[in-house]
Amino acid sequence: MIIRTPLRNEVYRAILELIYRGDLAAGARVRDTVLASQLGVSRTPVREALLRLSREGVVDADMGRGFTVGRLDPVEMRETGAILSALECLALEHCGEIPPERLARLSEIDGELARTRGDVDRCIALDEEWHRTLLQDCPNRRLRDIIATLWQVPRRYMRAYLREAGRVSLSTQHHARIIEALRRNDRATAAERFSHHWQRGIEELGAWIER
Amino acid sequence: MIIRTPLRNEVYRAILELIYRGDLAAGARVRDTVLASQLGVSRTPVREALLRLSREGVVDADMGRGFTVGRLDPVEMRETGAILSALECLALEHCGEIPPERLARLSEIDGELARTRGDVDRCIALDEEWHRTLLQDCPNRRLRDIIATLWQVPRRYMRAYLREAGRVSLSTQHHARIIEALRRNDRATAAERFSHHWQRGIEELGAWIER
DNA sequence: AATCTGCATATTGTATACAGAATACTAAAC
DNA sequence: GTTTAGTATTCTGTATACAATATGCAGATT
Repeated sequence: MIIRTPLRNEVYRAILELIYRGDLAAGARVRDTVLASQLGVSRTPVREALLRLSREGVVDADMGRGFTVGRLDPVEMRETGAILSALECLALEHCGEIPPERLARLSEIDGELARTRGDVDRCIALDEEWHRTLLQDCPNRRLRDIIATLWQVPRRYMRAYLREAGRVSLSTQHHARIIEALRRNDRATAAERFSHHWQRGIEELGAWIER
Repeated sequence: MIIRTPLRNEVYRAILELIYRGDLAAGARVRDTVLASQLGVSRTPVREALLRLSREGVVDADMGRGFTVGRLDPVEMRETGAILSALECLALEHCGEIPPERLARLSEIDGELARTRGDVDRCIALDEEWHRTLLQDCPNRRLRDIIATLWQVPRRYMRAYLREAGRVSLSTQHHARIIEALRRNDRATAAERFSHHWQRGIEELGAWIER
């Protein structure tokens, strides 16, 4: 069974990549024509991808003025962070008991994260993989989907933060304590620590953005 | 200051209206060309609206096979309901103290809801307005936006339910008890009752869908 | 009769065209 | 020298065109 995938999806990923790499800086105007020729496709799939990104809060769309990359705004970060925190906690509740091999994998990722210094991209990828792995057993597909979508936002802030501030805390210790609670199947404590972990992260990023 | 609004937004609302009215039944294939000529616009804004609706879970998009109206699926309803419940509770927490005039307005809507029997559309509109009014003071704009988007899903189920089953419970009593707690500024109790209200509603709809 | 094959048609995904609005540019007026 | 009016250009939003794929049907085949 050969699967065909719409161009707009490829373009969507490509644009995100351009934003993460910094080729499209925050606040920069995005001209669909130049993107189209850069990517070797027509304007149509580019605009479809940009429209989706605008719904996801990565890009702003102003009528008659086209698209701009969203600026880094502490308010937006805190708002999205609060939502993601709540939703990931909800997902954790729905997970049921986390199987041991998953917990092992989480520790493994966490260890790798602790060892990885300097490589910002890898750090973020590992941190996200940790979260994804943790919530992998959540049966609520739509919840996982919304969480994945919302992650677009904090990812940009983390990238900027880690790049510029050089900090790579992202607290592997927090992760470890959450895993510890899950090992005892103490869901309430795990959820509480998870929520706390989010709050700390948001606060750290927020304080940095506000200089 | 005259505001221009993109055609895709008008088309978006128009398509939702067609779905709610039943002109586009669940599972029905949606041909962008016929919609375009019906609405008197070109395919482009129609497809943009359909793409958005597919991201919101109202419509399915299969590569090469175009769009179909999403079928009513109890799993999807429960999944979305669980998310909305959590997010609306979160929003309520962020609201701060609800001003008295808002509480008065909530009672007013609730009273009107109790009086309105038979008119399904009006019932749903009032129920939604009740929720919107309750969360109106939530300062997290993005949270309010996500909630509004997610509402697209249960709204369809409620419409089908009220239409077919004739029930118009939607529990104005629950509403009243939530308001009562808010009057005492007992946020914890209000949140708990709110969550309970959601669970009941989801359960009622879910049981009905499963026949 | 039921299933398969090839053709005609319809529909999709993407590309291009076009009209109007926004921006950039030029040059005159103060 | 700065501002401003007018024009040229660019760019956006929407419409249309096009190529490829999916759908439906008539006739052939078992």
